[in-house]
Amino acid sequence: MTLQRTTKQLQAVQAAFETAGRPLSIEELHALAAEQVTSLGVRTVYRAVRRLQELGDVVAVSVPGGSDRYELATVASHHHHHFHCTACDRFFDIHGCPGGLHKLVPEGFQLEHHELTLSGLCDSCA
Amino acid sequence: MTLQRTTKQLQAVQAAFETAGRPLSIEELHALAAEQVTSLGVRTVYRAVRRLQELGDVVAVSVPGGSDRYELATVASHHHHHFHCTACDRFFDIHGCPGGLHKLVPEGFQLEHHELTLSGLCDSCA
DNA sequence: TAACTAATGACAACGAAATGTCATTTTGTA
DNA sequence: TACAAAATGACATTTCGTTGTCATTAGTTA
Repeated sequence: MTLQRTTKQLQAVQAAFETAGRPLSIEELHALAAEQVTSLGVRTVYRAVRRLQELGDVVAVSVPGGSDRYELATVASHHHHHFHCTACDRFFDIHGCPGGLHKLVPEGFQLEHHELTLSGLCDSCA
Repeated sequence: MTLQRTTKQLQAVQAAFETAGRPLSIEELHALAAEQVTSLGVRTVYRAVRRLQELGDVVAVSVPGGSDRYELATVASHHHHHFHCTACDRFFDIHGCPGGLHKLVPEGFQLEHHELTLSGLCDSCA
């Protein structure tokens, strides 16, 4: 597992991340990458994502009430949030942050992270 | 299913909500209510929560990367958010809201709801 | 108190997401 | 080009949260 080989499948998954430009689920990755590599197995998508995570290229995003999404580490390194379209179930990147969250934290609590998820309809569904 | 009977089990679950004052998982409800009613089955907790939901007393809360939590409808009716302690995995209510989220929404998107989850250490774990 | 039946709780079973397995394919190297 | 092994993909299996089932228990009413 130390060595890595460049396969069509891995490249297709990488390309899906690049072209989508938004957090993707395994299912979405499978559908997108399958356009490049027919007969792509879901198992392979899981492995590709795992490998990209170990390489530090991709990070997981936990979302409320749904399976994990994955996004490029370059995107994730910039602090941002997400918009969830309730119609098509896709997630989009939101740039910016309301800020001033320290004021909301109760006495004695230590704030480390925060996660904001806007929801509604995306431009395609609106 | 139309009629309802007042049972120790249902009352214990209700009491758990009242005394906890924070969103609870099924597991937490089970543990808390079991202090009142020994040999309480998890199945019964699921049914009690379901019934309280149908009565409009309790609502479900989806959280990132975890099973649902439940909280009193009286609490949920006031707009609020949550703090997640990464050490004890408990959720707490946060009163207040950063606001100004409309400015973050991309052109053409329709904002309907939002959900903010602060995370870090609670006062007990800090 | 007796009787009716809702409610309980132990167990099985489900659905979804994720992982294990392994024969086969494919990549990189000699 | 041929070989060794990494990678694939089909399938089985696990895990977790939740629900179905049903004999038994325990509220409620007469």
